[in-house]
Amino acid sequence: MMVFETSKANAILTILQGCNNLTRLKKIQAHVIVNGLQNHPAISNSILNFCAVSISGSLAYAQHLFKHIQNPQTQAWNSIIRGFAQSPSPVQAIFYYNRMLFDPVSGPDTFTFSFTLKACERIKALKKCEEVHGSIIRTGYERDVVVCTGLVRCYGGNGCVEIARMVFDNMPEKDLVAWNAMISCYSQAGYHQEALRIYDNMTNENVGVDGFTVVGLLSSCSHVGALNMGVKLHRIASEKGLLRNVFVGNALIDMYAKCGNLDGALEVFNGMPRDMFSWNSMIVGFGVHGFGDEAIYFFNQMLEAGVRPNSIAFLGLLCGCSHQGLVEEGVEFFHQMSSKFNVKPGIKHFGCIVDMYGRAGKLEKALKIIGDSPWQDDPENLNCIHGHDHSESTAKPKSLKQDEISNKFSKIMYLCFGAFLSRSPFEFAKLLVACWLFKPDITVVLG
DNA sequence: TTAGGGTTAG
Repeated sequence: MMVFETSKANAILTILQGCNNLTRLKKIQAHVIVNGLQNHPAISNSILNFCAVSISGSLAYAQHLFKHIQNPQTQAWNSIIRGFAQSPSPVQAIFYYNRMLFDPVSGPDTFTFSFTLKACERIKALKKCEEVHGSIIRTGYERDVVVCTGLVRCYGGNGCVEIARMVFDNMPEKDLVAWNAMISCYSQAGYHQEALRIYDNMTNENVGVDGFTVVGLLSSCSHVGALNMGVKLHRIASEKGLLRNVFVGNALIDMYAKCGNLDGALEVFNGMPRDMFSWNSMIVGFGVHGFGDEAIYFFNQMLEAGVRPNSIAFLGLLCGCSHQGLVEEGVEFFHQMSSKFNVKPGIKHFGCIVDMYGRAGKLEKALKIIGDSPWQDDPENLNCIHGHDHSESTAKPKSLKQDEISNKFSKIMYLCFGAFLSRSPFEFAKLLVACWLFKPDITVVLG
């Protein structure tokens, strides 16, 4: 067994705790080597952990250090797994976990499982999650509240809501974080009633409520239009002093806006610190309710506050312009998106403009926008225009020919709808005939 | 002795 000089080791550990950059760390490391402490477990772990986890560290350097550790202990494995789990390439964390399983000396512990599950959650590795779950049961860690919360999140994030619930139900003790994980699992999977029901269970169990609980529940309220519950959560947030929490504030704005209570949204907005989400929620909230002028007002205020607009801000803005009939303004913003703000218009932005022209009775222009869009031949185009984005759907596509036909048919139908809205009987009649004849090239009809 | 959680998209 190696004997280290305790006073020197402690002194170096203290210095390491205060270290905040890689250059300084390398200097300390030289000092460690001079004093023969490079194999001191706490010191080598501390150095490795800093490189792997700290923002000012370096995962590449951590990998280099790890390679030179002769018999890495569990803590060293954990550092490298944790570092990769939170890095842009979480899959590397899984590689290290797999390698660790062949280590005859250092086995996984609660920390290993926790970090590995995080990586599985981030890369949506359901199979690996199930495998890790098996190891958790075999090694007797299935009673650990943090590990189980990781499992709930990982299964939930992979769409296995029922398994997540099973893990949750089998937890011997559930703390507030575990309950919150179950709420957000339901909420993100679209099981909003179940998410709201969890709140009743929490009340019975007396686990309390924090900002995470409120945000998860409010998100579900927004989706199902549960204004009463939203107002109740607003009161709870106020009682708990959570109204200056920007996440809570944003979730409240969104809830009030989605439930149609724009005054409520404005009141929350006026009393909180703001970020990009807050501005976007106001712009989208007013925009979708047809208040184009207000959407433009908040957009300009956002620019004045120095917040850069993203694609969602423009979506709300264009939607507001479309619903209020602000055609010139809408077109101007649509052009400014890329020319002034460097935001590439997506399929939904094109859909807004088509909708705007359609409502204004400018059907040729609407058709031209479809023709000029990068998705003119994309079967998903019309889905977007009708407000359903299936771009991430995993459903099998129909045959191309069938898509092509239904796409063009839908285009005509859509324009028909626009003509109907704009009370242009002639256009409407012309397009109805087109539908009836089912001409594939509708430009002939309109030209 | 190194852990787990949150919001916006017609």
